[in-house]
Amino acid sequence: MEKILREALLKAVKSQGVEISSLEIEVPKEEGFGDLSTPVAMGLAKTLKKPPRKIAEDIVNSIENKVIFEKIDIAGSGFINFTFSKKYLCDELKELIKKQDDFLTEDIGKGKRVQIEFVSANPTGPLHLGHGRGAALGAALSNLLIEAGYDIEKEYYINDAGRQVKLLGMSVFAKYKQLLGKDYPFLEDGYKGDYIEDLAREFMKIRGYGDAENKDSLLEEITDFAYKKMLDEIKKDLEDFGVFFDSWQSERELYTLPISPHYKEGEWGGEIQKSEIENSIDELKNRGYIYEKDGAVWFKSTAFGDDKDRVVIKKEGDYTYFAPDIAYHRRKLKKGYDEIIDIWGADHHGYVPRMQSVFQALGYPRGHLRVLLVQMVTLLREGKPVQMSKRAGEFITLREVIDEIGADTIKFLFLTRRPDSHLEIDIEVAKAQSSENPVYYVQYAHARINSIFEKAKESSWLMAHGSWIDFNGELFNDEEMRIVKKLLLYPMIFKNAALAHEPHRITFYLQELAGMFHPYYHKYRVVSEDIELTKSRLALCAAIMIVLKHGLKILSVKAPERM
RNA sequence: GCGCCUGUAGCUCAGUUGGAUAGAGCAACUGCCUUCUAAGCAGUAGGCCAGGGGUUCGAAUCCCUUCAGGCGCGCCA
Repeated sequence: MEKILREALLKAVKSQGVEISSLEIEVPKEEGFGDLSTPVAMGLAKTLKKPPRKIAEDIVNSIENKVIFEKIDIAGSGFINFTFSKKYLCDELKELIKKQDDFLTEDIGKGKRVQIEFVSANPTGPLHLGHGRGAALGAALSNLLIEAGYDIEKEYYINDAGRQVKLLGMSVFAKYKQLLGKDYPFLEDGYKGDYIEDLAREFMKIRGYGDAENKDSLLEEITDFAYKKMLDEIKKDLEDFGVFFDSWQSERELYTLPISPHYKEGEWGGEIQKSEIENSIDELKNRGYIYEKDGAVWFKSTAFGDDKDRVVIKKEGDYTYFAPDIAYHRRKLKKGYDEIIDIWGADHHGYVPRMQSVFQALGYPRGHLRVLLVQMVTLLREGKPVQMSKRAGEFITLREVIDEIGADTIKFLFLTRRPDSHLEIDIEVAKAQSSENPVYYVQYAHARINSIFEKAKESSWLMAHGSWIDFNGELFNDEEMRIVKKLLLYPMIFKNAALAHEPHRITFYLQELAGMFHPYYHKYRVVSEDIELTKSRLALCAAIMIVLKHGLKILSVKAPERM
């Protein structure tokens, strides 16, 4: 609906002798203003030096394919308002039902390869609700872009090499000793949650109670055990949350493996002798962005607008956290993606300029890396904020919330917000409202339609009267036509959501669509004695179902057949 | 002190990238189950879009500024 208008308008505007880079088409707030409208004439008033009304008239006159419109109005201020003909709309509805997903989506990705990295929480404790927000967004954005024709890879970066993992190991080690009755010192800045003790006990089961071996090898063993165990739990949590990854990239590999098994021989030239971190720093050095100062090695990120240059190798010779991260992102670049998307918690926003700088230093345009920041989730319990600290062991885990409220509800809740909005969730309220949560409203619409079709089958209506695809659209009343128009708007919503990388637009649309269906359902009966009428109403319901299903699939929320 | 994000109904949040008279869900109040599912429907009420300036045909949206909240400014990760 929007697409055909856009094409017609672009042609008409061009015939006026002007080139425009973008054409705004919007859904008017007032129904009286038609189905779609454009303010394009007002924007052209200056360049054409003619009054908007006159331009609008000229544009309207040069529109070729007028049969699809019932009328085209020019509003006083210069808006051009289009109202589509019933016949055209019903033909389109037929197409929607026939082509389904092909009708709803548009190939804007053209097979472009995009990698999306998200969650990437340290494997030093369970996922908390904040990670859930990143997970929900990453999954939905991936689905959205896949549907839009992009070739997507979802990756989780495992920080299994840094200080935090060591700290986890030491925390569990200390607990282990204490459980054995040793007077072992309490780790001041170590991890403190109950899960530390759980890990220690589990380790004890496997490893036994002896502690004769030397401390270093035991610590190493316990560290390995602990972070792998945590990683398994994280994977399980994500699975139960309904979020899946294509690839899990280990940070350790960047230190140890001279070359990743993912690449073909020869691709990395002479780099085989060194780790990827060394190679990355070498490359930056060759490009002139690495220097030494005060005994440390620096990356010249100020060359690309960062506040200050950043250390990559400390005076003592250790890498900073930044170094493997450079290597990691360089590896992404080597894989040849057309675009790289990172989803980070907003508390890392200060990190964005230096990562962008790396891309530029390596010769890529700034836009090649797109960092989406997900704002923090503030948790309230009985109106009071709950402090979230992984170290102190105080946090609401994703697991708890999945169990208490349900994965679909939480995902939907996250996806009804813009990622950059600060979000407050009161646990008590979320639980209490669970039965009146908007997610059920949308899912219920789907389930209801399903039961209509079951009813039709049950009363052998479908057997007796065959397919409803050749419905008579003339039988649609005004309310039904409003729904038809809403359905035909979905491709536009979808396209804009994909272009803006904003899945929440889908969520809002779905609520609006469900908000049209429920009243309709209440007011009219679909399956009746009137065969022709039943056919057209079944067709409408089928189309609603197709769209609801598609939208929910993008949000990775279930579309239940029964509730 | 500097930088980023946010400020819209009592609460939680949308607002189609600058468009027409400002939107939804909760919460509150009034009604509706013998029918394809009441996780639903019908109705009522709620606003100085934080404040002030500017840009233009037109601003919740863009720029400047003030205020309020959050986050970040390590040779930590």
